Amino acid sequence: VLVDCNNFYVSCERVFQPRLENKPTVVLSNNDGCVIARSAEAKKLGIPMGAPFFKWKAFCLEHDVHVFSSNYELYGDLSARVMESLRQFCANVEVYSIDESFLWFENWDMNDLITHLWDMRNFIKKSLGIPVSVGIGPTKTLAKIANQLAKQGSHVVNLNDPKSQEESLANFPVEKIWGIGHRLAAKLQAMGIHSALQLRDADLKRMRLHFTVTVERTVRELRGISCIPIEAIQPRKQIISSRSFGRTVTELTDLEEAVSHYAAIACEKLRKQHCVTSGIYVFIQTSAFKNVKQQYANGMVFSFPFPTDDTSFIITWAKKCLQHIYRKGYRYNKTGVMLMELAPNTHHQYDMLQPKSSKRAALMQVMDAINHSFGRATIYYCAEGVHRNWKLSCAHRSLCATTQWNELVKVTCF
DNA sequence: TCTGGGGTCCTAGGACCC
DNA sequence: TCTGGGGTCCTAGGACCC
Repeated sequence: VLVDCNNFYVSCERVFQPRLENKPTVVLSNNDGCVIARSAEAKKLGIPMGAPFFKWKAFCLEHDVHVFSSNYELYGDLSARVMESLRQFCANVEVYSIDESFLWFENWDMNDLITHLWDMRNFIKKSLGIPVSVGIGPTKTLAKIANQLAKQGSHVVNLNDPKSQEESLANFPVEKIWGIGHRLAAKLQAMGIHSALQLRDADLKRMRLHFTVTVERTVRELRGISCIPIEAIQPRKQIISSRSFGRTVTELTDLEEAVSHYAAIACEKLRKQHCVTSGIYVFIQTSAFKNVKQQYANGMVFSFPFPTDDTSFIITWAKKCLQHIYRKGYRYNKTGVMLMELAPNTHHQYDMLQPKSSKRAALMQVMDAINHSFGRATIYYCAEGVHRNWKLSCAHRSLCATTQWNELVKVTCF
């Protein structure tokens, strides 16, 4: 079973602002760049997914579209609550993204299961205010398709029955199948395969010859043969922290602050999943949308002599990488840091020449604990900058109503 | 003026080994 | 004249997902 929250970010904003119900509403990406979530009303107005906001600003004003900057603190917290609710209805839950989970049910009577899932859907709507759609199928790919059909209004769709399955797949375009992106879709269409049914019935050997094993798996999944198992949550294999700047940046000192800041964020995530890293990748780039002549993009990898999760150590090396790739005279719009080759911190490989420092580990623990109790960035490294005039813009951010004491919703009784 | 930020998996080809 | 056969590891790039 695939459970997916409807227009998740918009639904999150509506939880604490009921006046947005039935009103066209959109949520923007970081830096207020693109439209990344749209209410049904906004979709109806024709605002496309991923639309650059500056091109649609006037349109939104004209049509009274409510616009929000991303508030990931709120979305993350509500997501955790939705997932917790799902676990009350199913013992085997795989969280697949911030707004969807796969649920595994075995040996259920189908009518009982459908009743159970309706109860679950109603419970989440009533207790959290988030509407979800539910798709049922014998494989993940079919459950995904069922879920998309459920989004059209029926809320819960079952694709286990072979007869209804055939009809649904015949009307389901190949480019909307999970795992078929626009490039594969174009190739498949050129071969005369336009519907999910046609892909299901395509010759396996021919598919394997023209594509890779991933397409072969998708074909088998459409046939009801499970190839993608439900998995427990895996620790990340890499961690990236990067942002576009609120304005173009030219000076090395500003870039150093930003790189230090993103390194610190990445390290926090690293320690949260109890891992150490053996190398970093630092990159800078100018905007690809600007004058072609003045483009510059570069990155640099540095391998540590031993795995670490020490923020100050990693900041030091991130800055050295940056100094190496920085070129004066360019207008940079983005930088970022990637932590690679992650391993569990229990398998720490010590270095004979590197004195083992429990003091540093204790310092990291205290920093994380303080920031966890008193809010993000209560303490931080000076290297991250204080004024941060490079930081991203977010002009329409809503309140963190579930995670910040000073942003709680106020209720007034008349 | 203005266009996001994360992730994963697969394959071909190069470099190297015996 | 004439130069094998079997492996592994790593990386870049391409494809996909949300």
